[in-house]
Amino acid sequence: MELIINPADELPIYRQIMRQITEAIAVGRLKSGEKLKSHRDLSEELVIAPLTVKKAYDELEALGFIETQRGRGTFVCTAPPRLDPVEQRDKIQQAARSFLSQAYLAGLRYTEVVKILKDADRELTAGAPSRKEKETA
Amino acid sequence: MELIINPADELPIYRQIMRQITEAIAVGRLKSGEKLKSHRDLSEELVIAPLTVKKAYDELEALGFIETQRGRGTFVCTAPPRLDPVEQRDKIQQAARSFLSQAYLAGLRYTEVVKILKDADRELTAGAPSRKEKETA
Amino acid sequence: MELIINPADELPIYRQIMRQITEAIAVGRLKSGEKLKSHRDLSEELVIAPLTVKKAYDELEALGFIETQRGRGTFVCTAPPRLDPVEQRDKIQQAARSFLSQAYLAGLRYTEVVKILKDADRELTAGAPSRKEKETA
Amino acid sequence: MELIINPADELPIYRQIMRQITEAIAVGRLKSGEKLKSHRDLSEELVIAPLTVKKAYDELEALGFIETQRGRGTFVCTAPPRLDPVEQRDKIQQAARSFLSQAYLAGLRYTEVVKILKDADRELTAGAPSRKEKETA
DNA sequence: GTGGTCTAGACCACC
DNA sequence: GTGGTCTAGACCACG
Repeated sequence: MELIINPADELPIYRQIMRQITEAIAVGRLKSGEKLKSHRDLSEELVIAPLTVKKAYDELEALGFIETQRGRGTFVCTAPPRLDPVEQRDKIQQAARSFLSQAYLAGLRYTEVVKILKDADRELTAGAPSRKEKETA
Repeated sequence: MELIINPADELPIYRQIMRQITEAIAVGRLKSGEKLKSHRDLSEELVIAPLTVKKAYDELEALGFIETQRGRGTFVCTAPPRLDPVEQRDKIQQAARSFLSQAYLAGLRYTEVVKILKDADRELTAGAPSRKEKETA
Repeated sequence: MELIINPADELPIYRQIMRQITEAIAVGRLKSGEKLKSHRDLSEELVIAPLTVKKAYDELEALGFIETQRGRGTFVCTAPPRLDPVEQRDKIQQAARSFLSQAYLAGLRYTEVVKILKDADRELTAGAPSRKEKETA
Repeated sequence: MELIINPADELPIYRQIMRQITEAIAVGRLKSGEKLKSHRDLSEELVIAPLTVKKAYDELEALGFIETQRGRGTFVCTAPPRLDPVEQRDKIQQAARSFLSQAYLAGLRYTEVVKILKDADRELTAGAPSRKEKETA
């Protein structure tokens, strides 16, 4: 699990960490129960302050993605968190609009966008355990 | 050109303005050469400080989306900014991966994501020149 | 005497006009006693407000570059204005620093800058009546 | 890095700051990666509003000269912005013509202009890495 | 009326 | 301590 952080990015560093970990979980690159690096090791590896990594872990734990076991380490939760479905839906729709607009600004047409999305799906799912269909609940 | 701002949103107000304007340009709802509201008028309309709107306009100008003519107003640029096509493509692909991951985290399947994207396209394209008729629902 | 104005330029339009006229005088492209276009004609030609051209002419007259003769028109003065030599010198030196810095930022070296300056001199002086050496006074 | 601002100058304060910083970068007095003063400290030092300094920093960042890292500070970029070389050349040549015209208006001759340019170079290069020794006079 | 600049504060998030 | 955002004014220059 390699992370890439960019100190100049407008997204805070702890958010960059959170995003990459949740994406890895979403896609199956990080599996349920898998152990994460300690926040101290990770901070050394990324050359950032330990508190910054800890903040990311704390927030991820508060959101239900990971859990810490005193003395043993930090692990990916078995049960992925379920947020408010309505709110969730709104955020996804907004993300879709943003993504589309960005693509349109680049001069792409709708069919091309779909193609890119399909490629991204293939790339993300590659190497990951074949996802099981989940209820949209 | 109606804007909606949400002071509670984590996205800064001036960014919300920028996003909506660039999306409107991307989609053709704002046409080349079209005049924007003065930053004072818009600030009154949105009930926010004039400087906040001005900051949005300033950044959009720095990015090449709009241009101002002292004493006359602010206008949509005729030549939208063009980045390096390769770099452009990379950013879009990265955005696609982020979008997909977010959707998967919410428990959606690929086919559902495509459906959401199609809806977003319809919504964005509504009101734009070459639009397909649909109820604004 | 063709003028080029750019409404999007950060330099005010009336200043753009002033600059081009004074440069033309400096270089001999506009000769002493020569008649300028009326401010109304020029404003039509440039597609700008007559008041804007008039402001440029007024300022140029106040500075001593041109003079208007009621009912006859506007003419280039025979005696070029002499500003405070010290202040003048300071401004030139500041302009030299700015020009040099700009060139250095572009990656040029000093000798290349001098070469460009020589070319510019040739280009400016070409077609103009050979300038007579003036006392620096 | 000492800055001098003149509130009476027609050039806005934030532009004066920008000019001096870009000149320092151009000439090597500010090196890649070097940390700038915080905009608050600098504003105190210059006895101006913090927002004024911040505006200068923001514009310099938009132009690619410096970059900020939240919580850490503002730094000179390692890769200075590179424009289209041809376009670049055009701008420099135009600047050369402007500079020359201004000097000629002041009654200077070409050889005098070159002398002033040489002095400006010495002054700019003073304090920079590969400088030639001279009295700061 | 339009944008351009500046002030003197304030609160928040990040490291 | 650092930058990020926002406010509510003010004065000026331009067209």
